[in-house]
Amino acid sequence: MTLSVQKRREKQKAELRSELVAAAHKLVQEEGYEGLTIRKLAKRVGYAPMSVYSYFADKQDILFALAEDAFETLARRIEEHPADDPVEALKAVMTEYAAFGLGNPNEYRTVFMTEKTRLPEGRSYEDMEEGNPAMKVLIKRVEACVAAGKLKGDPRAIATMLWTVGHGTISLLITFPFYPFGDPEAYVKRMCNFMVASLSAQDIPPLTETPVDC
Amino acid sequence: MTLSVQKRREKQKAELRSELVAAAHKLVQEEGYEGLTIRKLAKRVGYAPMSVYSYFADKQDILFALAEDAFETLARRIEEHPADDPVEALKAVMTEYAAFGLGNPNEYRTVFMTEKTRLPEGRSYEDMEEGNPAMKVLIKRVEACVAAGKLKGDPRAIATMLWTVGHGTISLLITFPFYPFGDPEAYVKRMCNFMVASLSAQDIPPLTETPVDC
DNA sequence: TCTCCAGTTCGTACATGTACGATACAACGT
DNA sequence: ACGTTGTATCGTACATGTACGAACTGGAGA
Repeated sequence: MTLSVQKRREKQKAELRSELVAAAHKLVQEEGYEGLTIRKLAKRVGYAPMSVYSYFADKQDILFALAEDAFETLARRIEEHPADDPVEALKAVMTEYAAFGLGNPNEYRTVFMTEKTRLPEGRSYEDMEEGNPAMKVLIKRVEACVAAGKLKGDPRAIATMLWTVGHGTISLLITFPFYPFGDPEAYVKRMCNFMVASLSAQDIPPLTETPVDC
Repeated sequence: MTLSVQKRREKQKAELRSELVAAAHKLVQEEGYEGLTIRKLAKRVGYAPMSVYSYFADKQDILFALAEDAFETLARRIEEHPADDPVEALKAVMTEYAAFGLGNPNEYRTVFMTEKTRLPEGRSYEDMEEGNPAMKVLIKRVEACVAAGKLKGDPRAIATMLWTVGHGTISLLITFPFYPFGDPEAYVKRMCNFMVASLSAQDIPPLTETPVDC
């Protein structure tokens, strides 16, 4: 029965942690992203400020938890998206992803633009794909395109390249809203179309293989 | 003679500002990026902490000043780069840029990955190209490629797309060093080659024109 | 039952960015 | 000469993240 006690402990801890995340979420909704402070959060749940640190390593950790929630919602939204043609399904990933990033710049930033990148306990990238469900969907849809003969090459490499461009696009649109990209959505579409068209014209080698020239 | 007095004032102020930047630079070199604090910086130049705020709006402003210095060095390095073939010259911009970003992740982050994007006084993107000299070189070399018939379309649009991909590449490599991109330089080369090859296969419309499909 | 221990809670303290307002001083108009 | 005004400097104070260690608590072994 020692294990069951352990488990109960863990469950209680997990519950309090989610309570904290929920409170943080509400706080952000009410007072904005920078309105979230440890002291306010602690007061919300009736704890002392330092007690929060029993559940999160630091403030960034809380922001990451919030962002992860948001990214899971994104993944769900992507998967719900109608996907008749595999190429359209792939493009839908990128446009949904972009819409999410532009609509949730704070969450996007905490995941992709901070120095403290948190890979939760495990050190491998496997964990990152686990923590970033959108990436899994992306790879799956790339594989569908490869299977349908619309794309050719290593699916992970293709997905990574798409991710790179998608991230570059979103990230610049977020950071330099005044730069004359034209309509943000149009620019996203442009990059999306450009990438799919260009990728379909080549056989993309896996990431481990170095292209020699340049 | 009122003007000359004004000017002397301004010059003195500018001098003190650069002295602060220099001190900040030394501080960062000696104690690392997070070792730079307002109090330490003030002590270095023999001022009270709050006096720093007569020369910089806030701490970010100091970091931006440091980063701008670094980016000017980058632009100089790029322009010094041998450039016989226009396409090679263009690729050199991207690889130098990437090398800079990977070698100076902190400076890169303060310019491209923070929320407080500072456009110094003017509100137009013209100022941004002024402040980011690397972009000017990029556009110039794209124009050379277009003139040589190696690329086709609107130079600014092509440059912006290259910038987008370059930024995405660097930014992901900085944020997720553990992700299996393979060798960072190889991945940079891959994206660089891919983009130049793909762009040369199309006629790129200006940014204001929306592609219809997707 | 008593002791001990691991883990949770939290009081205190410190470094930091920076808002606010006081002070001092230089240039100017009268 | 004298008040006025703008500006550079800075003392103080506050909010914030968080390090440190004390106090508590609930269960395990003696």
